[in-house]
Amino acid sequence: MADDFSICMVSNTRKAARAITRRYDAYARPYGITSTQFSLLGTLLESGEQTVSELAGQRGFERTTLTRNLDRLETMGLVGSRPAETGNRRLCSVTAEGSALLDRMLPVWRQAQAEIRSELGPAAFDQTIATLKRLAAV
Amino acid sequence: MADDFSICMVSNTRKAARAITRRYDAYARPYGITSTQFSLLGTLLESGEQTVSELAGQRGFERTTLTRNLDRLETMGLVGSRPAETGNRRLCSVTAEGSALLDRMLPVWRQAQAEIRSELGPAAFDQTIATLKRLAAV
DNA sequence: CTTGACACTGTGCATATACACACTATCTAC
DNA sequence: GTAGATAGTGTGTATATGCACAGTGTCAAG
Repeated sequence: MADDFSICMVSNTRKAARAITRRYDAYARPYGITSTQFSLLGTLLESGEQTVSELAGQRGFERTTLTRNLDRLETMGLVGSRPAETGNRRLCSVTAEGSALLDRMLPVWRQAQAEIRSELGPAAFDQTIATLKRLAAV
Repeated sequence: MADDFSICMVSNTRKAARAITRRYDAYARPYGITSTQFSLLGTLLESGEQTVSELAGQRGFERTTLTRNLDRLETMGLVGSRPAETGNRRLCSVTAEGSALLDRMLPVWRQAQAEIRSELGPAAFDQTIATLKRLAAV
């Protein structure tokens, strides 16, 4: 056991995710949703109506994870879905209520982003986003 | 909604964590544990006997999350715990069985690390680890 | 010595995640 | 047209995560 777990990629990645998630969740909590739900809503609004599989591929979710995340958002009335005219596809989109919630939450999202940008420094912030995208793609 | 969620820090961090976790979990699965459990075992072995709170602080876990993670490892026989002589503390340590499992798993951990190092490039790998540590510390 | 402050711990509940498996719809080859 | 291939979907089960809340042990102030 002469190895150095301080450079373990999975351990460091998950630790960072826990820290960032706790922070964004605290911002989102007053609005009754989690940061995962918020970013999922935002993605879905930008992309427009999409199937579960399309969204899963785009966001790097396991498909069945997304099924249940979307179920919750649908129960909350923030997302709607309908069967496609053809095939066995479920088309999901943000409801008016979901869109309105996103609008209300934008200021705190911008503030959370700005705080971390300020703490890391603007260049390091952009560099970090790029690094995370590379990690998600390996 | 003119904002760009592609630079959302929490969304990118979690996406990266999902991708890396899936990969390390696949490596660890034949050994009957998850990558989270593996890195927790490794950390605990390196640090020696520790209380739940100490370990939580060191690894950036919410304390109650760690309580249950340690419970599972204890049920598996990989971790042991005992009450401290004084106070209401639970002292945890890796069992012989846990240490032996770590030894058996080290080659695949090194391979997983080496693969990502190769895909990112050695310099980018080190840079990424440093970036993740900064993220966990903000 | 008891009361209150403090530190450490665990539980109830909810969301997040993913693998294994099963179901449904379409289309193509025969 | 029927069988198999293919693509899309959902469910069972398990781990991971964290907040709100409650319990336990120690010690100092009175």
